[in-house]
Amino acid sequence: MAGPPRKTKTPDSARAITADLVAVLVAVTDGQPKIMTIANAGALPSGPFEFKHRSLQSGLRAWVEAQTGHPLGYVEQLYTFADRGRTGDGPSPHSVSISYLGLTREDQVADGASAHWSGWYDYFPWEDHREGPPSLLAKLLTPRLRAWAKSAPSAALQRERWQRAAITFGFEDREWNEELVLQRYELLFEAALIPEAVRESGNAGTLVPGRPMTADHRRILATGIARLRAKIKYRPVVFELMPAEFTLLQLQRSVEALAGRLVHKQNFRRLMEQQQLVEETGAIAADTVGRPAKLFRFRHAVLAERAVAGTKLPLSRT
Amino acid sequence: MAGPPRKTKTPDSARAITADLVAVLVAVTDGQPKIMTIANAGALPSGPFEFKHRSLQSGLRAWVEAQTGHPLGYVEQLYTFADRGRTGDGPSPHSVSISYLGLTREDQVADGASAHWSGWYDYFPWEDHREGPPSLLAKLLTPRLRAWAKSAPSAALQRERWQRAAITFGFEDREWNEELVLQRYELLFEAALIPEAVRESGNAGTLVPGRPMTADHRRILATGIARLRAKIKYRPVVFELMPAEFTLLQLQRSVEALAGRLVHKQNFRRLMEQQQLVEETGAIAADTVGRPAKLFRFRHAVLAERAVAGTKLPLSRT
DNA sequence: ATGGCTTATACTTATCCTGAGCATAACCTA
DNA sequence: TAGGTTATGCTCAGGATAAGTATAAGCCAT
Repeated sequence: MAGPPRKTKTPDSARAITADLVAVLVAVTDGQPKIMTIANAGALPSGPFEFKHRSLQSGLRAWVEAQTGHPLGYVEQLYTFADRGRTGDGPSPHSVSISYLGLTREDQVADGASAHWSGWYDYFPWEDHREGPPSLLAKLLTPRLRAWAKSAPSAALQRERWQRAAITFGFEDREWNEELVLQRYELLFEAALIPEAVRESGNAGTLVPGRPMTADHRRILATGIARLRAKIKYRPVVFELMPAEFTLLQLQRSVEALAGRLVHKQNFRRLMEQQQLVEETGAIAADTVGRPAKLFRFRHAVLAERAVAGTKLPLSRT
Repeated sequence: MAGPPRKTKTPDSARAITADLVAVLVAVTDGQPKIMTIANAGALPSGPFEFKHRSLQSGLRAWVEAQTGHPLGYVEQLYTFADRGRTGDGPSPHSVSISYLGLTREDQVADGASAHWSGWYDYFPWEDHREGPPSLLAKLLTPRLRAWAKSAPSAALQRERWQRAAITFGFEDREWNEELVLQRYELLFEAALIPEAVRESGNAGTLVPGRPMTADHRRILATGIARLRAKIKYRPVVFELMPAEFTLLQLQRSVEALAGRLVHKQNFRRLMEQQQLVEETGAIAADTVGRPAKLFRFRHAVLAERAVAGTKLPLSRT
């Protein structure tokens, strides 16, 4: 973007680009968060954007529904990235990638194409704190990030690098903040600790575990995970990932799978009740260990009743 | 988007499009929220996207800084819209509009071009509730929305329309939710109560006050306002709109200008203190009515100290 | 200089929300 | 029937919030 605010008269052919849609499709199965992948789990589903549909959103929805054979519950736009020419394409047309987050259920996929579901923690092993901080954090990430910080040219820069690492990864008894998925990925990228970062330079030194993806798909995935982890806290979107009936523990496990950390059982249940997000179906879960649990369903009515907002300002009544 | 997930071999020329950047630039002056406009206050600043810069964001930043002559504090991407061909362009190239939200200060603008600052409530007069619900809500909007609801073909649809209106506009002693800016705009659009909606059909019946904009710029503006109103509640972004030193009341007035409603003075001040977002400069405000207030400055350190997140899950400590 | 106006700032109170833990219930299996 | 497992009810303390009262510190007109 440059030049005067009004449209310039540059011929359209000179500024022609292409647009791709990239989808982060999420499901939770057996307490594990999954994403839909192609290319042998090395890429997110993507395709050229076509102007057949009324909007980008409906275009994505149609495509996903054709793929999975069932209506896509929730879709939201994530981010638009600019790619400065593809690898090996030379100076050919540039492109933008418009990415989306979509929530589905795995069991309804009519897998015809090369699509698979992959666990999202395969790509971000340091993000799963459900059984405490993963050991690779202390064993690998901490020392390597410290080394990276130390390698900065000035003392001030060294401190700044280490502080950023400490904040995003929760070092030095800071709290782990599960929402900082993207910041953590970008820090590791900057520290050249992941394959995508050293792909061109070929400077593969000591890397960090975690499956890579083509282009910047892992960055897009990180964006999607971060968005979803933030969203489940103030919008009832988890239910898009649940079957029609579920127990409160199943619901809790799904939330924990997404957040990557455990929640307090009794308090979680109290929250669900007081927000009236669920209602009993009357049925009882069968074939379980321990005391059988009541089955619940999502109260779709809440979507119509309230416009669920979060006030954090001390608004006055007058 | 259609076809197989892998890239199709459609020649790039066949799917070439153009991309534009559109900016929602916000400032607050004298307690009034302003946006930068061009074309006699009828459009948001926009221009063709060029691939000179590393990212979309840096491209926008460079452009805005050239325009306003001062560094742009905060920038975030808003949304990417697809336009199905321009008005009068016929079947010529399609385009996408990538929109951004940016926060600045008005007084630093080196106005050379045709840019102006316009009050954002000129475009959305129903959004300003600082002096109570604006009278046009009860006088104009309510009856017209009711008429629109009544005009639905079936009784069920009528109920549904009215309920949506009631929720988004806070009718029937529902709470006013200042974050639903976009939903309200889209409802009015759907009800054909605003110029943009009847532009093509020419079916200009009873419209509603509020200055229109070209294309879907007012929709983009609504998106930006909604985003900002939500953001000020959990990220310290108001400070980007403030001078270096300010009184707590000035800060409060800015928040109120954005939120479109009043906040409780004493509680607001307590919030600021306990979150340690500001610190006293030692100086005292001069030339004021009433008791002089202490001057404060934003503690930039907080950005480095914490990663300000909001937990709303009952996380467990173990 | 004084009373009245305006804004700043301190303090109080009741209520609600949250984190955490204890206790009991209901099922299964050995 | 004891012991494991999950479900569910209840309590309790501390902190955050909403709302209001009270006092301080300037200015201005009289």
